[in-house]
Amino acid sequence: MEEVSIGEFARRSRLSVKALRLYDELGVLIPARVDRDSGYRYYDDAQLETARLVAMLRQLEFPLASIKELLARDPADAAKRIAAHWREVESAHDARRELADYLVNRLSGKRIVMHEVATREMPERSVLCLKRHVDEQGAWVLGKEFIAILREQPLPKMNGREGAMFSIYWGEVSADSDGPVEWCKPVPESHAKALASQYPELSLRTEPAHREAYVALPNDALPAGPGGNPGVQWQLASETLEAWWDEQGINPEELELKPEDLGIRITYLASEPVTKTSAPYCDFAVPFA
Amino acid sequence: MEEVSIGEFARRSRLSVKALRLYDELGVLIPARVDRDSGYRYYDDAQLETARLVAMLRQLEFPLASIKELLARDPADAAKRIAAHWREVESAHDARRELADYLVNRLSGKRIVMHEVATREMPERSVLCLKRHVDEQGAWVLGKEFIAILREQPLPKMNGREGAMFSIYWGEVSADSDGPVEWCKPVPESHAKALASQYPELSLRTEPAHREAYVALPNDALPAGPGGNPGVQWQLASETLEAWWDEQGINPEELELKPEDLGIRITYLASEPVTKTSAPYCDFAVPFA
DNA sequence: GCTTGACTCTCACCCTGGGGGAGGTCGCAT
DNA sequence: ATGCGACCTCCCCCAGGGTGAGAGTCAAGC
Repeated sequence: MEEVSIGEFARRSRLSVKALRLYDELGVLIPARVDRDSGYRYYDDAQLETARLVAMLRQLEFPLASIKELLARDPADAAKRIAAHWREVESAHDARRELADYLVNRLSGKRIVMHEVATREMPERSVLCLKRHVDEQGAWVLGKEFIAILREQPLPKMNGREGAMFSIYWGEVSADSDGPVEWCKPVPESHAKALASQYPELSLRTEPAHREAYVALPNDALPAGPGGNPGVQWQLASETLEAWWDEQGINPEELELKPEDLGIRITYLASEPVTKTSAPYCDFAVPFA
Repeated sequence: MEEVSIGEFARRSRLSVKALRLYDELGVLIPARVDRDSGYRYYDDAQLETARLVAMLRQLEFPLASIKELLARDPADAAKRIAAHWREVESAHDARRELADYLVNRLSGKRIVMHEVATREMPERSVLCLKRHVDEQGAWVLGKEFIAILREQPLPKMNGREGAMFSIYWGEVSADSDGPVEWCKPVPESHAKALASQYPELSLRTEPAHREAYVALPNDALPAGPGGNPGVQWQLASETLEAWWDEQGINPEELELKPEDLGIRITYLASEPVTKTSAPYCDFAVPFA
């Protein structure tokens, strides 16, 4: 049980003296003894292991507050936390990789071709809905919740696009700004009221008839689960549609119904929970009339 | 060519008003017009594309100064820069992934077993050396340089461990602290002087006889090239050796020759430039007598 | 016991990339 | 005239330190 000065401890732990003083102040790594008179910090040899752990966690970009909390837990629990954190980091990294690839391709002139824009007439439909203010991650959680609720009871079959589940982004939804997101499943009008009473969590409304422009999305454009984000494919889809408005001589701002008021719709042609590998088809649509 | 206010522009570009004002101040994205009287910023519609590019580059964690520089280049050039930056991010991410795996395993109790510690007697040898103060990345660059120099002329064959190229880390070498690093290639004493005159860049010295403790390193412990870092395997090797000192009842600090004074040696049993896939064997050794 | 030099202390300011709010202006609608 | 929303500048705040000033401390050598 040897006592070492802060400088010596800094060298052995590969942390800076400044960092050690900060960690003391924040209660992350408190010296074994602090001299009352001089204020000198003395560290115990046994604290080296902790210090090295802190250094590693900092390399993994854990905030100091989390590190403090981790050190208070037992190691197995801490390991779980770290693994969970790392999964989040990986998924964020994947999203950024996609963005980097997209940017490099676009700037070096290789325009990425997305599926063509087409329009379709959507008839008036009765839809069962779950709507909430959520952020980007919450949108996906909400979708899982919605699908879980729907699976409690069998629904009358409605195949094809008209019966496909979809979600509507009514406002700006990003990592730090909430917006209303609505998940919808069309049901035959004849069964609508009966079904609505079976699902107290869901509301029933009528989706008005409209025309919408859409592009097909590749499967990897789906959010990657909690921590995932729509990624660059949505950006690309928006750009594609904007270019199409221009080409068609349509100015979205002059329309009777602005796209902003109508919301972006993501349609999933699937009856099961949707994942990157299981989704047979999904598209990105904006109503415009 | 429509002029929009900062709030409108913020909404369209998905940047915050605060961020836009900052970008103006730093010269990253300057409004098309600033009203002299009111100080109001007005943005050109054509600036939207730039703004969205800035937003994406920020998502990739480019510093604003780099973004400013990138915007001044032509797109193809910018694309190259982004690709290069991204490769660095990927390699840093790989290193952190390794660290995360190691930490999770260690904390959940699964001790990773490294190859056993052994000792060997190293005889006195003549070595051709290249020594320089470098940081972590520089160490690897230096090694490539060393190998390039050696390949200019054929060397008398010396096979096995006694002839193997090795590097010595004479001091603390990390990403932000330089230390002297030396690359060495043993040569037969009979040829030493003749060879030394053929390689003016290299110096000739005698490596004293000593005993060293060593552990084999898996190939993926090698630095991953420029931007790579020794990673957690070196940490693990140090820990393994420390545990071994304890077990043997050897206190490194009591030794006549302290390991710190002798330097960590990495031996590469290869005659070609060493990469993760090409290295047949390498080990991590610390002299102790 | 005294000096010297290395070490340490606190305090205060710098960095990036913004967020939050105070207090003042500007233009428009009523 | 008055309210309101959007805008302005200015200042302080965050993490996670780095850097330096000015003062106090420790240990070794003489």
